[in-house]
This record gives sequence, C-alpha cells and structure tokens, in this order.
Amino acid sequence: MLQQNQILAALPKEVQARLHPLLELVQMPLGKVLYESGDTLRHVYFPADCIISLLYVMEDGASAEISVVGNEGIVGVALFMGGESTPSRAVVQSAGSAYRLLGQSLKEEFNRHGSFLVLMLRYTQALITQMAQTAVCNRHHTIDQQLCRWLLLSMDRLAGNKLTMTQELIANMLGVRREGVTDAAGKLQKLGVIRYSRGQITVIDRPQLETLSCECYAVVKLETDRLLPYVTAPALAPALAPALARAARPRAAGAARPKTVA
Amino acid sequence: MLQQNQILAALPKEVQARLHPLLELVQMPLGKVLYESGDTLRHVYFPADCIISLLYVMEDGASAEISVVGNEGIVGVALFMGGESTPSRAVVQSAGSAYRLLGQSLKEEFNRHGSFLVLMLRYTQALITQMAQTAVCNRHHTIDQQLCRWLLLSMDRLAGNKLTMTQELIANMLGVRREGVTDAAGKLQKLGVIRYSRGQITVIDRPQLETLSCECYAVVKLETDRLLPYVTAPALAPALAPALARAARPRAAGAARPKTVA
DNA sequence: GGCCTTATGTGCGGTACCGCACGGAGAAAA
DNA sequence: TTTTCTCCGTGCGGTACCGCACATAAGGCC
Repeated sequence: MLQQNQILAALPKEVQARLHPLLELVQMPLGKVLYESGDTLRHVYFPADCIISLLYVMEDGASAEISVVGNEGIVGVALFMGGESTPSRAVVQSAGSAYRLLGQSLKEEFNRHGSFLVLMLRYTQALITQMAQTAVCNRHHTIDQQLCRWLLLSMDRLAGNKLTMTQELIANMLGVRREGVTDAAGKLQKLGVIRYSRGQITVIDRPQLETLSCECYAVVKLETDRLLPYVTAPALAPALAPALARAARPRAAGAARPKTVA
Repeated sequence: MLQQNQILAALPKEVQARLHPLLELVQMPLGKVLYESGDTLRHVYFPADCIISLLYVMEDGASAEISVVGNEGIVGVALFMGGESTPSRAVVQSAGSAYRLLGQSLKEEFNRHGSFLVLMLRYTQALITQMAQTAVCNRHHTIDQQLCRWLLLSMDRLAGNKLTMTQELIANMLGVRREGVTDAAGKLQKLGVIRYSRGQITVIDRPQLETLSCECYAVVKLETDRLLPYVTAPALAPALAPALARAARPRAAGAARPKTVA
C-alpha cells in the first residue's frame, strides 16, 4: 500500500498516479546502510513501516544520531536540495519496507514545481527542527531524559508498543556509553514505564514517558504536526500542552540565561 | 553594495535587477532580535557584514546556538520552506548591516522557480549540515575544542581578525558556563593563539586555532564550500586536508563505535 | 583621583558521564 | 546438557563540567 508513507499519501491523485509506476517497494533489513557520508545519492526512500536513523560517525568512530525518519518522511533530501550528498550515514534502525524512487525521477517531479515541491520543503523544515532540537538536547539534557525522548520518537514511528533494539545500539544513536543506557533504562523499568529484555523493549506507560522526557520531544512533535498537518497524528497527552504554548510563544527578548540578565 | 552578500552576488543580473528596488539596507545593532521562537516571519535578511546567531532558548532560560549566518547566507529560511515560523530566535551576534526583503517579495521570486530557488535550497542544505554538526559537537567535544570551532566560524564571517564579544555571550552561544569559556580562552591565550581583553578578542595564530578545533569546523566549511562554490573562500590550512578526505569518503559500514564491533 | 559598572580569574564541592573490567543470565548452538 | 555468545548489570577511579561565591581588574563617568 503506497499510502503507508504519509507524504506519498498526501500527494494529489494525479501525482500519485505519475509516481506509482516509478516506485519500487524494497525490504529494509535491520542495519542496512542506505548511504554513507559523502556518497552520491541514487535514490530517495519513502519509509512505509521502517525507521531510518541519520547519524554522523566521527573520525574516532564515535557516532551520534542527527535525526530519525519514519513513514512521516523521506530519506535523501540532499537530492532535491541540490547537494546530491551529505556528510552523514543513513541506517535502518527498525526493519520493514520502503518505497524507493530514482533520483532522476524525483527531480523530474520536483521540477514540475507543484505540490510535490511544497510538500518536500515543508518536510525538510520539520527535519531541520528535529536536528536543531537534537543539538540543544545533546547540550543540556541528561541521558535519562534523552532516552525518553528517543523512545517516544521511535514509538511514534512504529505500529505497536514494542521495539527491537539493544541498549548497545541505542547508546550508539545517543552517542553515549552502553552502560549509561543500561542505567537509564533500569530506572525506567523500576518506575514501571517500560519493560525490556535482551533487545526487546515494551513501553507500558507512555504518558509517564512523556513527562519524564525533556521538552525537546514535544517541541519537535508539535512543530512537525504544524508543518505537516495532513498527518492525522494522535494527540499529545494533555500534560504536554504547556510545553506547546511555551514553544509557540515568544520569550523575553535578550534573555539567554535568565540569571545573567537579571 | 548589494554584492556584499554572497548569495545576492551570485544571482544572475536580471534577478538582481528585479530584487534591487525591493531590498532595504538596515542597520543591525548588537543584540537585536530579528525574530523570536514561533514568530511569523515578515522579512528575510541577507547579512552584508554582520553575523546572526540562530539559537534555541529552553524553558528554564538556558540557550544553545543552532547555527551562525554571515554574508554567505540568509536568515529566515522558514519563509520559503513553507513553515513561516521556526522554534528558535535570531539575534545579531556581531553588529553591521543587512539587506532586508519582504516575505511576499521573496516568495514571488522564489515561485519563479529559477536560479533563486536553486540557490536558496543549496544554502539551506549547508545550513542543515551546520546544525547536524552542532549536534555532534555538543555531544562529543570539549569546551576547548568548541570554542576554537566557534571562533573560526565567526572569523570566517568577519573582515579582520578582531571580534567584539564577551565570554559571557560566548557561553550563552555554546550553552555552557561563563567560567568554562574563561578557562578555555585562558588556555588559548597562554598558547599565544588569541589575545583578549574586556570583550575584544584577537586571533593571532589562526592555523593553530584550526588544529586545536575539532573536526566539526572543517566538515562544515568544506561542505559549505562544496554546496556554494560561488563563494570564493580562502582555502583551508593544508593541515586540514585529511579531515576533508575523511569527511568526503565513506567509512566502513556498520561500525558505529569501533570497539563495539571488533 | 574616586567611584561604579562590567569583564575576567579562581577556588570548592558536587554530579554526570567516561573507560575499563568483570560477573551473571538468557538464548542459541553443539 | 553443556558450551558459547550476546546482552545486561555493577563497581571503581577519573575527568569535564556544573553552581556558587568571591576576588581582581579595567574602563567609563563624576
């Protein structure tokens, strides 16, 4: 079902009809690398039920996740942004399938300057928001908070409440030690928020997970919903409404860290 | 001189002619806020000789810089990306002037689907790279390294080798304590790399600054030069060539943190 | 010169995270 | 059932950074 990807689903019927014969459904096994840093991209991918991580790998081999893409988005924005490549790696974080489109075909549709272009750009802005918030989160929040955020981002892109992912891999995504994740996950389990065993994580108390997460999750989610309203997303728990309001409203000018201005 | 902004300068003559009467040269005093988080943008800005910081301010008032824009770029990409607003603040980090364009005029030119659109998208990809690298840098690098990166990013966007900026403000940008910056700056001064006093920083040994910086600076610079070749940028010190090669070449697949794979 | 504001230096205890080493336990293979 | 491998738990010393509380100094203003 082509409609599994929300961007494809949001396109007008005639665009869908044009693209349909060009889209190829491909399997996405866990760990598959869609592109490496600097690769000239050949395809873009519209995830159907898989999750793709964009991550940067440093000289010394350490890594950090830049953003996550599920069926709400598209992998390979560099193709239509004009750069053709990007200094990051795209890896399958959760297995499934995706629709693949040749770069050339994508550009032809993009250059028709219709709804496809508009949609791509809006999605790209959502992606930018996610990256920016990742930067903030890496600076200011604890591993505990970041794990919550990461779990929520993943759950939003999956059908059930189960996730197949070892703590080791989560650590690579967050760019922290495996033991740090063990620690944080242990706390969440003790609180009854999640349950896990040997690479299987189950979210039990999602509302609680949202309150334990930093504001970063809500900021990204609300902004994504705003930018891509065609995504009929399940509403955020009411408890997060304040974060929404704060995120949307201007703050006092000039104040960076309040104390330094007082 | 309209050519002061490199994006405007790179546009074909007829586009420049169209835009010229619509562009308004405005002064950009230090600390001026161009937009707040969630504001509907009215203008975009093409910096001539000022530097604008895009930063995110958290609920508790702490902040972190997401990216920097100088005369190589444009402030307000959300306008043509379609979102009209963005959850961050744009502040003048170094005073100067900029060309301002009404959002409506921008969109009219953008929707002609010519070289303006192509240039905007390419610049936006460079901006994305900078944000992604900021996320990585925040996760993995020391304040010392980040200060070097930050100084280099600023110097690239200024005429001389002097920078007017207190350590307090730098701390807000980096999202760290002021004392941390004092510490790092002290070391750099002892090494004879910079000299500073009461908000005036002078870079003495730029090559040394580049070697002390983390790889993030080089990655962003090389990618920006690649995406926007019309910028006749001064070459990077030869010592950084290896970082370039690494950034451009694919890495061994699957390896996130090398030890975890060995 | 005297005073005040702002910028920078320094020290101290606390915490989050790191690197490392190893122990244990579940699952799969033999 | 025993072995093996993978995943998870735990402890320990080290470091980078934090928050706080001051001390010092440089420049503007009277």
